[in-house]
Amino acid sequence: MAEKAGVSPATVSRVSRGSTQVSPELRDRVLRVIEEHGYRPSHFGRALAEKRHGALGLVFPGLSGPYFSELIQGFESEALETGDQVFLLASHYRADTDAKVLDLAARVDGMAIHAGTVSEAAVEEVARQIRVVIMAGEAGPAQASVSTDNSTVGDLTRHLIVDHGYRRLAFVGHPEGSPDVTARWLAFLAAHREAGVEPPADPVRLGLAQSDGAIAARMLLDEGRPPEAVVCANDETALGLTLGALGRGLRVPEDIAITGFDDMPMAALVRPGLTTVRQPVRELATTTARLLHAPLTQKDGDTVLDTEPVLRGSCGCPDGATRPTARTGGDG
Amino acid sequence: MAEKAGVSPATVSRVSRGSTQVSPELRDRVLRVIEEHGYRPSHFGRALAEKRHGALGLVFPGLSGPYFSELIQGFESEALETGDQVFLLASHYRADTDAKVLDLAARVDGMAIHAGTVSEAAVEEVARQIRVVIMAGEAGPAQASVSTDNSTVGDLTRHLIVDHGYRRLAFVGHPEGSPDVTARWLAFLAAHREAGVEPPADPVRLGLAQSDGAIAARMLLDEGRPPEAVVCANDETALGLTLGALGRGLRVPEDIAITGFDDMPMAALVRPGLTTVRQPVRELATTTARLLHAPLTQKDGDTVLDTEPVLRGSCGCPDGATRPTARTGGDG
DNA sequence: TTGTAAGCGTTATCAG
DNA sequence: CTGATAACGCTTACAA
Repeated sequence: MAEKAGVSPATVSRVSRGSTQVSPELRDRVLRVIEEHGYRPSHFGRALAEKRHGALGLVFPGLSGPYFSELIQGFESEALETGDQVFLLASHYRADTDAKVLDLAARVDGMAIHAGTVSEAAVEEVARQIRVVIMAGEAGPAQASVSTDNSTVGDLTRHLIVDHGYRRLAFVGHPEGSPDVTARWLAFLAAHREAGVEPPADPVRLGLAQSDGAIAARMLLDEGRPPEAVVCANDETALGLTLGALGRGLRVPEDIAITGFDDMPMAALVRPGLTTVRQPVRELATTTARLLHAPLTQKDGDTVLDTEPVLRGSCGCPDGATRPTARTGGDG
Repeated sequence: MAEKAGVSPATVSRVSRGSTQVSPELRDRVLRVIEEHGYRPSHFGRALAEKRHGALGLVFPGLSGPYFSELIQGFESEALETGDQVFLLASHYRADTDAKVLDLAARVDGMAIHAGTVSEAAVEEVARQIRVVIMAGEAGPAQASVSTDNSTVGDLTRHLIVDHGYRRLAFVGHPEGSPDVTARWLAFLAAHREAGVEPPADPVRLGLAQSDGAIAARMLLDEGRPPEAVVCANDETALGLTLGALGRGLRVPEDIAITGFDDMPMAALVRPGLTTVRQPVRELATTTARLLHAPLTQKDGDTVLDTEPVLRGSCGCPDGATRPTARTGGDG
C-alpha cells in the first residue's frame, strides 16, 4: 500500500515507528507519502507480528456515578503513561458478560476485572490467557488484586453507637452483591457486637444506585418506627436516602442520621455534609493498571489500600471533619 | 497450533466457525481438541484475513449517571443482536481524546460518537476510515446522526410561566458544553420571548453532574433574591439543586420550583416528584447501533426522536402527570 | 469432505 | 542504510 512510495514495507515500518535507522531523505519521502495517503498502520497487522495488542481491558458492572467514573479515569491515565489503549466493558449484570469478557480477552494484553462482575470460571479462563487483576475484591489463587479497607465502616458504626448514642441502626446495601458490601456489612455487625448493641436482623438489601437510596427511604421512613441512624453501603444510596428523608419533612441528623462510603464530591457539598469513609479510588485504579503493565510475578498478592472516616454533619457531628472515637480494644 | 489435532488449519477454521462442510467425525475430533487445549481463535488473525474487526466503538464524555448508563446498555444490546463487540471510550473531556479516538478507529468497524466529545477534525478523520454516527448532535456533511427533540424544554418553560405564573426563572447548564444544552437554553429563551417575560441575562454555567446542581444551589440560594423557578439542563443537576434547597430548609415547589430533563428513575422516586422531559435514551442508542451496522447510505441524515414533558410535583403541579398548556401559536 | 496454498499488513532477521 | 524474506494466525479459493 504505502510502498507506492517506492520503498520496501520494512522501510515504511521503520519510519512509521520512528526508528533512527533510516536516512533523512528517505524518511522525508516516506513521511510525505504517508501524509498524503492518510496512512495509518493496521492494528491487526502489527498485533499479529508483535504478538501484543497494546491494549488493556477494564471490566466493571455499571456506570452509576462518581465511583466508576473516577476508577476509569485513574486507570486510563495510568495506562496512558505506558502507552496502552483501554477498552471498557460494562457488564450491567447481564448473563452474557462471561462471553464478552472472553472475547475481550482475545483483544487485550491484560485485564482488570471489578469484583462481582464476572463468574469465577470466566476469571480463571481469562487468567489462563492473559494477565488479570481483580479490583475491589480478593484474587483467586492465580491472580493479583487491589482493594480498599472496608473495616472503617466498623469505626463509623462504633462512632454512631458510642459517640452519638444511637441504638437502632439500619444498614442499606446488598452484602451478597459484591465483596465490598459484604465486608461493610460484616464490619457493621462486628461493631454492634463489640458495643453490645443488638444489630438489625437483616440489611435493607438494595443496590448501589441513588434510586436505591430513594427506595430505602420509602421502606424505612413510610412505616412504623424508622431507625435512628442508617449506615449506607455507599454515598449514592446515602444521598438518595437523604433526599427521601428531607422530601418527607424529616431533619438530618436530628430525626435520622445517615452515613455513606466513598466521599464523593457531593458528600461535602450537601447540607448537612455527609459523614462517610474516604477511599482512594484513583489509587485503586492506578495501582491496578500498573500491576497489569508488567508481567505479574508469581503472586503479586492482595494489595489493600487505607481508608479513613470523614465526619460531617449527617451523623450528628458539627459540620467539620474530626476523628471518631478510637477503638478501645475491649470486648464491650 | 490446533493442527496438533492432525488436521489442516482450514478444517479447524471451518469447525470453529460452524461451517457445515465438515464430516461429523472430524468435527467431533477437532472440537474435542479445541476443548482440551482451551483454544480460541486469534482475533488479529481473523481480523487480518476478514478485513473486519467485528466490533463497534462508542465514544462518550463521561459516566455521570443514568443517562450514559442507559445509552451504553441500549447500544450494547443492539450490537449484541448483530454479533458485534462494543468498545467504550470515555473522553473525560481530556485533550488526548482525539488521539485515542483515532487509535480506536483502527480497531473497530464503526463508531458512535456522542456530541461534544471529540474535535470536528477528528470526527472527519475517523469518518474517512470507518462508519460514524453522531449521537445527540448534528452530523457533519458526511455522517449520520441521531438526537432527541430538545424543544420540549420550551413547553416546560411556558408551563412554568403561563400555568404557574412564575416570572423570575433561572437556567442551570452550560450551553457551550454540548448541542443538547445549547438547544435547551435556546428553547428556554424562546419561551420567554414568546410569553413576553424577561429571561435571565445568563444561564448558570455549570456541568451536568449532580454536584453541579449542588453548586448551583449555593450560587442561587445563598444570596439576595433566589429565582422562583429553575429549569435545569438535566435531572441530575435538578436533583442536586433539590437536595441543596431542601437541605437549606426551603420547600419545593412552594419556595422554589425545579425542573429537569431525562426522566431518570430518581425523578419519579423523589418527593416531590421531579417535573422533567422524557427522552428515549435507549432508542437513541439502539437506532445509532443499527445505523452503524450496515454501511451508511450516502446520507442517512439526522434522525430526531420525540420527547415529552412529564409534570410532577416539583413545578407546582399536583404530583401526578398531566400535560402542560399547549402552544398557542401566537407571538405573545 | 478435506488439504494446499495464497494472502491479509506488519515486524524482525538477515543479507547486501 | 535498505531490501528481501520469513513469520504471525486466520480465511478462502482452488485442488484433490
